[in-house]
Amino acid sequence: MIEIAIYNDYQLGLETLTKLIADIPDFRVTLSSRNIEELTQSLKKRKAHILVYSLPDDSLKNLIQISQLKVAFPRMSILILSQNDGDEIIMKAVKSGARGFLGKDSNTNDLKEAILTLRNGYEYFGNSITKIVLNRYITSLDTPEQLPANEIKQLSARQIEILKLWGQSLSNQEIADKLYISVRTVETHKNHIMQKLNLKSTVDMVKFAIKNNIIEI
Amino acid sequence: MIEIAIYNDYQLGLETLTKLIADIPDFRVTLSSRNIEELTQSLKKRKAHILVYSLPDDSLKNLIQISQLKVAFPRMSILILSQNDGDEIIMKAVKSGARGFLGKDSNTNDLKEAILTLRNGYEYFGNSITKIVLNRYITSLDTPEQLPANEIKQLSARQIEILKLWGQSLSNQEIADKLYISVRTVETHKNHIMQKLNLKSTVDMVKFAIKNNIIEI
DNA sequence: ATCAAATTACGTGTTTTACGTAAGTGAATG
DNA sequence: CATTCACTTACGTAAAACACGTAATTTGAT
Repeated sequence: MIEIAIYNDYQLGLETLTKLIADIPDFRVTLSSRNIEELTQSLKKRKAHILVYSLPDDSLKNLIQISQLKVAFPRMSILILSQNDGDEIIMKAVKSGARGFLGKDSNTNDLKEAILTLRNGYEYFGNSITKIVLNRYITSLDTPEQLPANEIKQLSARQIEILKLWGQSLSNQEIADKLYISVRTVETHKNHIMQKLNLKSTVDMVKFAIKNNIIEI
Repeated sequence: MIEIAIYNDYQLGLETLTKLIADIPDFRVTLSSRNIEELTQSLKKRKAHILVYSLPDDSLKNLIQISQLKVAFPRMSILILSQNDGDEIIMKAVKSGARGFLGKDSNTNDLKEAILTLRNGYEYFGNSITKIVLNRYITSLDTPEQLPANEIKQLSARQIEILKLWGQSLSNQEIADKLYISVRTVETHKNHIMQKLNLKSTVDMVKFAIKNNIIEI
């Protein structure tokens, strides 16, 4: 049984999508929401395996939300549905951490397949899309940066929380007080973050946090 | 006597502009260059009161250069000449630290007046432009951030140098070794930066450096 | 039920930051 | 020419943060 959360800011779209997915065997819709705040809160209580996220036509700021969801719920895969499937939007979706993308020509069967693919730990970007992603990815490899078999590891919610507070210029002591934990624990969290991400200095940690929309510049 | 440096990447433009300004009484052109690197080096040896900077039509990265010149030579006022005088470009020029702007309709008299105005410590943005700047400025005031009569102070070249190295994740000791100074001095420089800019934490210092193109994210 | 990761926390030694003080240099100004 | 002001250099002392190791408990996933 695959547990699925659905986001769509358009009520009718949300309803039809929910019904569609709920009717597929082995798929269970555990959450459907039109509101990101609500979605986030509910996800904290009940995790989902997959988030199906309908991208409104306009929006770019939604991709920031996706980044944030991605860091908050690292084990959840995000599948984006979008009417607009231009190169730009797909690349941005990939960058913000989506693991799948379904363009305007996708059908129900594609949706089902995408969810299953994500559930098995793979990415899903429709056939025509794959080559775009691949091309750009290969291009990006030309840049001679060392990435020594080093996957981008994900932070835990708590780690992100600490990073966020620290990024707002709070001292370790202030963070500790706010979260009712020891200063030593705050330090430990920060140490873990640095180890996990293989960062050399706190400066790098700030940069990481900015790049990943964890703190505001 | 006002000492003026001129930048224009177009040779013919540089020559005519230089000649024009040099012919104005009390104005002395001490430097004219088509190359930013050369300009920066020469300015280190001989400071100018005013830099007249001709903005190429296309360029946005030039505005980054202006930011950098501004921090490197805080006492020098930068006057921008630009064929393109849309809202966008003006606002960016202001943000990058230019103290004056002359659009496509300006004449020689305006140029002279602008230079004199800057020399007296004021800003010069042609009449039609002033209201744009003002409007946006007022809008920005709506954001309830505390700015307690606190002007944005400029860093010295040395301070920027330290900030830049530190922003590349070097430790104080490494910076000290690189610059052949004591660790204590590096610390002092950083303290001065924090005091001058009224920053609460090193996190803020990183943010400042990023915002001002001193370090790369 | 079991195994991995997350959260909590301490010990110890080094580095950085906070804040004050201070000498020497150079540019600006009256 | 004297004065003033910012800049660069540097030290002293105490507090805070960081590096690195260890470890008990809890939570999650399979």
